Amino acid sequence: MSLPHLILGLLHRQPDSGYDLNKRFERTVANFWTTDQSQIYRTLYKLRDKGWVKAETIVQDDNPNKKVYSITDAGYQALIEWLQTPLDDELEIRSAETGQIFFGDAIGGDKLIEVQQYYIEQIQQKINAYHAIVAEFFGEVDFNTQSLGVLLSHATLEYGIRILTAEVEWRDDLITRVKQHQKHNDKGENNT
Amino acid sequence: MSLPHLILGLLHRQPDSGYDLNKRFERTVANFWTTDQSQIYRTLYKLRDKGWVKAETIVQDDNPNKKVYSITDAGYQALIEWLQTPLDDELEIRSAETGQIFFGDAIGGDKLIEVQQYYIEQIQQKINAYHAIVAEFFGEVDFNTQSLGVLLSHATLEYGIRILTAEVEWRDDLITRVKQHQKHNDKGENNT
DNA sequence: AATAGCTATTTGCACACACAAACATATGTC
DNA sequence: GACATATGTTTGTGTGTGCAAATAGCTATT
Repeated sequence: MSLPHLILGLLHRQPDSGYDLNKRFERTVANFWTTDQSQIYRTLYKLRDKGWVKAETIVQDDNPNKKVYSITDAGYQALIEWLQTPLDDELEIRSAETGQIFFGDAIGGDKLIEVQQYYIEQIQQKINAYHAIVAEFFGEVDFNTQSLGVLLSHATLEYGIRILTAEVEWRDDLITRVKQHQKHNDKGENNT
Repeated sequence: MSLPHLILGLLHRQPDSGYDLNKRFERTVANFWTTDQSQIYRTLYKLRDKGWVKAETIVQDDNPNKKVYSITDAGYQALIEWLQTPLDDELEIRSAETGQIFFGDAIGGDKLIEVQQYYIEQIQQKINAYHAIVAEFFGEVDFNTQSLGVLLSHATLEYGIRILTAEVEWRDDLITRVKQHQKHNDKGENNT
């Protein structure tokens, strides 16, 4: 349950309505956390009940009225508390995809390689997308002249690139090893 | 919802009772997927309802009776189908820990480094644990003379090591960058 | 016979979450 | 007036899931 604190993080930077918060979430946090609009709203209610955010209704002429949420002192305390607390569950690897490999002998090497090549392509696209974002927003930046926040935003993108690159490399190696295994064991017979 | 297929994978290798399946799961699949005993049982019921596994009651003298589940033809089809289907959701990164960095400027560089160093220690321990398993089970193995399954079991452990190593390296770099950022911007003042 | 411990299965419960849909207000267009 | 579209909020609902506990049979120890 990290969503409450991720929302606090956004509201700490800037108050927002649920609607705008959702859009801001999609542009930033969505790079490392998934949610949907209904969860944003429901979490805002919880945060309000806890006294971590407060809402103010803004009357608008050109659009429907909205409730703008902003972080409270208690909310800020909760945020920095969370930021300083290691998340135990984050150390768990939860990857069904690994299971496809673990049990992959059931479909044989050729099929396995096929699936893995598809994954490699997909992951590579994600890496490229991250690279594009980095180039667009941080291309010419000298981080020493920027705030810590800018450096950290860049670092989280780098994180994605690093992890995904490691995934691709591992899969490449895996394919190589499976092929070598096949070469060694095939004396002409064909596996379906 | 990958648990059903992971259980199918285990039952494909060998029929088992829920109790023994759970223990086997903990020794193997738990390296990349978490669950608990109650989920194992509940999933077995679902699989039985779908006709993917069948149960046989075994009467025991020295222990309580048990129901041994084995995979059916339909279950086997479902398994190999799953193994050949790329999992879209697996491409999503879901890491609250990244959020702690993304919003980390709220606590300042020193605190951030502290938390990251803790993570590095924890991750390093996990890496060591994986290395120990690899050494114990695959230390002297020539994979060319082994089945594909053995190669793949080893590969999944390697996967964990690779990803976790990338995480450590990235965190090391991050700490270096934050320190450099501090050195550049500190003209003697102290941040709390 | 009381207790503890292992084998073995089942149920209760609360929570996070995803997906969808409903509802409401304003603008613009045909 | 009808319709689509953007802004904005709320609710319904099923499902996966984790944690805990209840139930039960068998063995072993004191």
